[in-house]
Amino acid sequence: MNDADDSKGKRQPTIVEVADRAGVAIGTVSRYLNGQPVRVGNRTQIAQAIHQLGYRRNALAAAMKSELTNTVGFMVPNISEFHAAVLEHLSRLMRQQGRALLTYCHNDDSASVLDLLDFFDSHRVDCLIMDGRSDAADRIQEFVESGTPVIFYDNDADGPAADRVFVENRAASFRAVCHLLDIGHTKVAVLTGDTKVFAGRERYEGYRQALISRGLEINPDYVLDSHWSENEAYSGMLQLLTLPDPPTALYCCNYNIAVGALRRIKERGLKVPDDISFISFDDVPLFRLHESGITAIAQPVAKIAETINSILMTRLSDRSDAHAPNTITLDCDIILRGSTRRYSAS
Amino acid sequence: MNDADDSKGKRQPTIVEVADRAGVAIGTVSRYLNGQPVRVGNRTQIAQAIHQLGYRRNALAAAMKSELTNTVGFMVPNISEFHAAVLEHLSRLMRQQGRALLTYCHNDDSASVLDLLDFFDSHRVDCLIMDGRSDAADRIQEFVESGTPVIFYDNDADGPAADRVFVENRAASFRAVCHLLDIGHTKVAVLTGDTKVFAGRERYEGYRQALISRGLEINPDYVLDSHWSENEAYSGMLQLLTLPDPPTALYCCNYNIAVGALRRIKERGLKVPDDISFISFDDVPLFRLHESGITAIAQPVAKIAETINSILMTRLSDRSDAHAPNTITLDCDIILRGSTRRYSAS
DNA sequence: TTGTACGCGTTATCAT
DNA sequence: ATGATAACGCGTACAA
Repeated sequence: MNDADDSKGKRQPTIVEVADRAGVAIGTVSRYLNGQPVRVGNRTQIAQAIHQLGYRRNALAAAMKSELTNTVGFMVPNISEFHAAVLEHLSRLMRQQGRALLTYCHNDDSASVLDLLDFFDSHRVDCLIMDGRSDAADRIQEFVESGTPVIFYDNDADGPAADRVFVENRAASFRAVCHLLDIGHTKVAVLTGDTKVFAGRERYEGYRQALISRGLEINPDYVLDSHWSENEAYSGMLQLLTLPDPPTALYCCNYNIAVGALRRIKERGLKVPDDISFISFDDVPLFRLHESGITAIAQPVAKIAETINSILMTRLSDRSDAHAPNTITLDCDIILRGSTRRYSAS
Repeated sequence: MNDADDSKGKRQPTIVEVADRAGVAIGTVSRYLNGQPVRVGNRTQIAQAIHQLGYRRNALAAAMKSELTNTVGFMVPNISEFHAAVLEHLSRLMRQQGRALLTYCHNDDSASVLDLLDFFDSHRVDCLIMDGRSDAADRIQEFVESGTPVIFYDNDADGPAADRVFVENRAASFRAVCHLLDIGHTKVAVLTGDTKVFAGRERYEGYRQALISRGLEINPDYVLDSHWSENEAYSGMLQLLTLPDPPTALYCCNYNIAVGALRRIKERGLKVPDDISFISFDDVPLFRLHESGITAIAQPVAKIAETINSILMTRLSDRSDAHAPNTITLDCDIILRGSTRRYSAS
């Protein structure tokens, strides 16, 4: 009761108090804060006042005035190795530019996606970064139309006039499967991601084209949609292994699927690559160590984040220029390890 | 020039426009938005106006008035499997309660930590969630004193009056190492995390006490500080293996360290558990599949996130009650797999 | 260059 | 229950 702070949390000092203490007008302080010229005498007075008061600009109040809030919405289906890595890079880039990054995951639940869009809208984000998805296309398009740039990555979806940053899903898959064919396999199976969405479809297409380019037929028994799910891959793998004529090589369309497949392979007492050759999309540190190493397709996560950031900066710097959306496709590396083995028909 | 929107991004409708269209005062709309009683006739008018205009409340403007911004700062050293999992849970909990989660990682860089604290301060976060660290103790204490609750997790640090959510680092390590001793090992090495910080120290202490409880001496050759680093663990492992009397069992104090150690083990052509028994802190999906499986200590990530959230809600709901900080310590599971093997001295 | 005064979109306090 | 109006903290014309 004897102190100045009435409430528990003592109020933070405002620009007015800084101005008072420095003996200048608030306008002067504001211009000081924004790096505009201020008489050198006042400069030091203000700096001192800010320091003594522990003043820190209220970003919310500032955002209300200027057109930009310096806030970015980031939405991912989950925080897997891949999205986590993108987030790590992105968060660094955003911080360096003084932008707030609002991060959430929607677990592929449409209601959550819509909730989040409302939420981001409420917070007046300057930009929206997310995996492309069709279950909220109209709502996303509203963002674009109201001047909030949207950037899709990882997965595409028709509709919104968003910028897009992807990897060469199809070409990388093509190269990976060609490698299996090159070393003598003809019975190559694939556990695909959800083929109803872009990334899943493209990765499967790479597989298909590889086989076709070698004059091989697609055997439907060898193509199983495991919807990016570890458990479905685990079941699917059982189907593959109990086929009358089981495959000698397997291509897994992401990390989850690879884990499910490996679980089953191990459970059945089979060996990679002796009993089956194995390639996975997505690379993780342990793949290097797994038995003789798992050959994998590595996505350029750092470059993905940088590309997203650079698009964001372009869109935000010249907002009048509503040029058509870009689609940028980045290259992947195929890391050759010991999970594939030459196959000679006996 | 022929349209209403002068700028590119058309301004979002405000509460004033909603009030106009509904034919009521803004106060009424505000109370409608906040769930306070409104005459049923106006209710529908307002609902309709909001719908037609596509109005969405400006969270920033609202935050400027009310004491709370409904914004939470979240800071982690990196987005490893562990922190990613916590983030995934936390982001869901925050969203359900309409809170914005500002996520960043500081990469253990003190300057970044201070930057981020300023940043969060600027954004007037209601609460700060981070790994405990001593390199910004004074600054963190300022948050607490100005009424912003701070919650430490994963790692502790002296100083700030923050709430704390940890796992039983020491006890879990103790149990893990006891397991190694129980199955006959006496030459048990440890690759520790940074023993200058709480988590690293505690995990080492568990190791130490386990040995002491069995009347064994601590062999300094068997204790290497790898500072949570994969590469240091990789080097350290070489030291251990080239010792005149190398250890027969190894305890790794986190996932990174385990990866580094496994790299070296593999490179030297050794086998787990035949040549060396192996236990790691932190569990990841691939540990289950790695050869005969890696025995690991699993942190209760979901419970960690829930506990953090519940503390946050308590602190925020009754802000007047500045009761002393809590420290909550959660149990870990030890997942027994095939990476440990009975040792009989020959 | 500096000071004044207004507006940003809300919420809260009054009367009514 | 409702309407008018004063804040909240900052940026920015505009006038000095």
